[in-house]
Amino acid sequence: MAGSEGFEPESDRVTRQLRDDILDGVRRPGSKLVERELAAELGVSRLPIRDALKALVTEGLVTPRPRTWAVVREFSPTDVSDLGEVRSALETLTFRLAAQRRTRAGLEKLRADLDAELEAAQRGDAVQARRAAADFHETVTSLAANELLSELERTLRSRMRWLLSRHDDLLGVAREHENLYDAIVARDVPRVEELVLKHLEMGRSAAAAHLRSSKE
Amino acid sequence: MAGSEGFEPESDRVTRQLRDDILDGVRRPGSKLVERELAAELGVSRLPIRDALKALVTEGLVTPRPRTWAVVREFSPTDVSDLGEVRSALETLTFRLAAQRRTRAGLEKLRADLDAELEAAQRGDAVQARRAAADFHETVTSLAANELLSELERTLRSRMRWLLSRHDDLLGVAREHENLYDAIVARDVPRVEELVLKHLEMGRSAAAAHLRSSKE
DNA sequence: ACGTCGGGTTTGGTATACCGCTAATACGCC
DNA sequence: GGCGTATTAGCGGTATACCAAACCCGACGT
Repeated sequence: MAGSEGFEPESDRVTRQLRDDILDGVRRPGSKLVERELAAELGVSRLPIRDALKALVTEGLVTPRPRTWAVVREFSPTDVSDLGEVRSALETLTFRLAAQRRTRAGLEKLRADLDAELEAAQRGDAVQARRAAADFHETVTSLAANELLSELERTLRSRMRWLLSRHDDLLGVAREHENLYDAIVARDVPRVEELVLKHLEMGRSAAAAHLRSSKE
Repeated sequence: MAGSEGFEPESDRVTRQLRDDILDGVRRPGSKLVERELAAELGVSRLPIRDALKALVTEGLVTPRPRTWAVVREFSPTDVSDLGEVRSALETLTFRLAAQRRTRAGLEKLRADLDAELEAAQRGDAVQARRAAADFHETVTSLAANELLSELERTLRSRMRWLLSRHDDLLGVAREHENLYDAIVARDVPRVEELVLKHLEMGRSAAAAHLRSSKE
């Protein structure tokens, strides 16, 4: 299936660039995003920039301010807890469906993601570990075989990456993913749901701690 | 500052027009959406059209086909069941939070929506009943006091409208809403969750019946 | 010192043009 | 006459230029 691609609009490239800049902290929360400036910097016209900014607004990474420049979004503790609540609902469903509908091929892909994450976490490679963790979530979502759920996951992915970037205990996350993987393999739905809730609790407390520390 | 409202981009107007056209069946599933044609029809340039099309794609009403014209989305039974699964997760959360966090003012607004829906349903005014039902859902979501949840509700709203337009038993829906309202007032979380699941089951079977009948 | 006003800036929008790809049509071959 | 192919018309993606409305900020006046 991977094929069929091979074409990428300029606006997608710009979107990715901007998204990575924001998530990597190159563009700090609150900083200005001026269309003409960005167009000059990235060597494109204003149109792809406008498209990209619109996309990032729907991803929740950019705050538009009508009639004037947009800014990189600043996340509040409320935003974090809101995200936690939505994840508790959506991921419970995702993992439950994944456990029920997993295929052999999907499971293999999931195992590969998991191994990559464990390996990177043990090596202390935060960038790779987080990328693998994101892949793990994406693969689980595809296992759930619900197109709408996949769409929602895509729009939440940026916020998830943001959350994960404020997470220190990468090995702990990876181990929880391993437990979830085992439960999915065993089709043990009750255990999956229990683990998801535990997983979310961990993410929540880690992010809270991070926000507290960056405040002072 | 007071009047930060009172301004509406052209693209929003176009989006609304197109969305209503699609939902009302003026533009049939599968029909072409050609940017230049739409621009001429609606008397605007291509840019607002592009913006509107993009918005409708994220709302799931339009299927983009890279490099060529977009088409009005055709919903499949799978799409309906996917939506049902997502709603089961999201609305359970929404109504639970609403029951826990409701305010007096919010409750009054909700009662008003409900009364309007009951009245319209009894009168047999399908258009008004569906509008009121949508308002009811929106108000419940605002009661949940979760900004992200509200965002997701907005993107799912079009699909909900689509689903509701395939629903005949408007009085039944209104009565279920009334039960939900009572449970929210009583902060009876277990009952809310039970009612939400029943509510979803009803929507699901109604839509399924509709798809079957339109098939033959 | 503080409030107000105005100019520079930025966005949202329109018009126009061009390129590369898509798809529909017409042609030619069998 | 039917079918596969080549040509062509059409469409989306992007670039450039320009305008109006609204915002930001600093300068000015009180």
